[in-house]
Amino acid sequence: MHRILIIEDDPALQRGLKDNFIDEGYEVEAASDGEAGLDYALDRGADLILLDIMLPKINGYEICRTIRREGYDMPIIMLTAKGQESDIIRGLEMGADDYVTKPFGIRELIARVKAFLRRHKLADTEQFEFGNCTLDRQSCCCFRNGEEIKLTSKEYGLLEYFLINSGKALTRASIMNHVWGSSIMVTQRSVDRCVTTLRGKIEAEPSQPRHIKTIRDVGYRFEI
Amino acid sequence: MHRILIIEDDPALQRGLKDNFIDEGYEVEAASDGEAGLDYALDRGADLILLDIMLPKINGYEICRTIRREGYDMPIIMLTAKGQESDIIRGLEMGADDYVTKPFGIRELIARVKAFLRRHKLADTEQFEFGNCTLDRQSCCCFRNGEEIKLTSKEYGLLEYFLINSGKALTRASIMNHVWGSSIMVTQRSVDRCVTTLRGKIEAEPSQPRHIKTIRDVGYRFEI
DNA sequence: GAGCGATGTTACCCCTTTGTTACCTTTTGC
DNA sequence: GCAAAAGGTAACAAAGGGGTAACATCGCTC
Repeated sequence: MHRILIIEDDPALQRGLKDNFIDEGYEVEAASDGEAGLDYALDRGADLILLDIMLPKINGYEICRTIRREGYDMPIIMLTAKGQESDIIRGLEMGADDYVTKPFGIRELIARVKAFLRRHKLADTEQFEFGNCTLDRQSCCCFRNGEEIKLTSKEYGLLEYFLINSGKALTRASIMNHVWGSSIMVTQRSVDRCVTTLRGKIEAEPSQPRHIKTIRDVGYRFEI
Repeated sequence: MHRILIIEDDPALQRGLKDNFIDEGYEVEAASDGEAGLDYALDRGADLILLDIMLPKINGYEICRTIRREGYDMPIIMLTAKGQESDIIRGLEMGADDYVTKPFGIRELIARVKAFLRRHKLADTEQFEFGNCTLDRQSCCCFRNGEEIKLTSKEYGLLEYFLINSGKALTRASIMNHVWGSSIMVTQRSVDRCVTTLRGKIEAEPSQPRHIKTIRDVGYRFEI
């Protein structure tokens, strides 16, 4: 049973969200201002947070940043009033995972929440297998035909992100955000470079990669 | 072409809504009581539903709940008589996506409908099918009879735009704006050229295209 | 503080993509 | 039936995306 925390000050909206997610079988907690919401999150955690930006006492950005700074990594979906680019970017910078602009469809929101929880669960998987390789997340080791391949920490993070999102087209920006962290700015070419070295270690023929495919003008896609 | 179902018992209002949405280019069906409306929705579906709450035979809440229980996820916008908090909450609880309180501006309602349809389509459609081809938007891949067709990024963008707007006549100008971006200036012949190469990849007989039809003096139309 | 490994940046090169031009075919208007 | 315009498409040219080697920098260990 997943626990969802809703931080939203509009009573009608809060109520509607709460009821809908309870109907979907989730355990739901709700807070009506930033302070209460942040306290709850830091105190008892949650599996996912729905976070309004405009909130009394502490705004959504601040909450998001604080939660991340304290080391929590649950998915955070921001509820923004308008599709204002700058709001969205700022939210993502602060560590939010997704945003939904009001008015939004409750079905759409539920679908996104499900997707995040599914993926986050996948993020708990202990071992991934692909080709003749294994990634063991307990020991942070990668094996190929039973022999260990030495990966640097960035290579490991990149491979892990690829495996969690295998089959999906991933932009360099999203790779950067998830592997390098949204606060750190690196060139997109750094991603390329890291991909090259990773290919050199896990691909049989790095020049004709079987797993890490390039999608021109987009980024990369990992195929198991 | 989107199909909108209007369930509203006030004849004048129903008529007004119907005319307005037809003018906007939608296909519109209307029902005057809850039973007829629900039957229609479950029987033939719709892309979006405008739903009055106070209705003869079956009320709006009940309709909404039944539609969701049957697994339909089209956007439902409730038309509530007053901005009564409790009505709104109840509507959202039952799975409505948005509500508009009477009296409302028709422009505002049309805008919301458009926003919902756009987002619903974009957010929900992960896969498009046409002929014996599939476009998978998660992986940015196109398949034909299960085999991958390699599309360049422009071809992919063009095909995606065609699919989102299938059945509509699209001018070269609008194709350019959406696929190339409004900032970049290219010759209209570039669109033609891209269409040709795309036809070569997805059409069985590129010289007698089944999907990408030319409309002389206008542009192109995609037929699924 | 020297040495070393990891990682970011830059630069260079290759190759695909893509815009343009030109020529040909088809359609349209007279 | 002919001229003019629209669209198909082959050919060429130019741009630029991405692989990757080389270099710079940072942080750690001894």
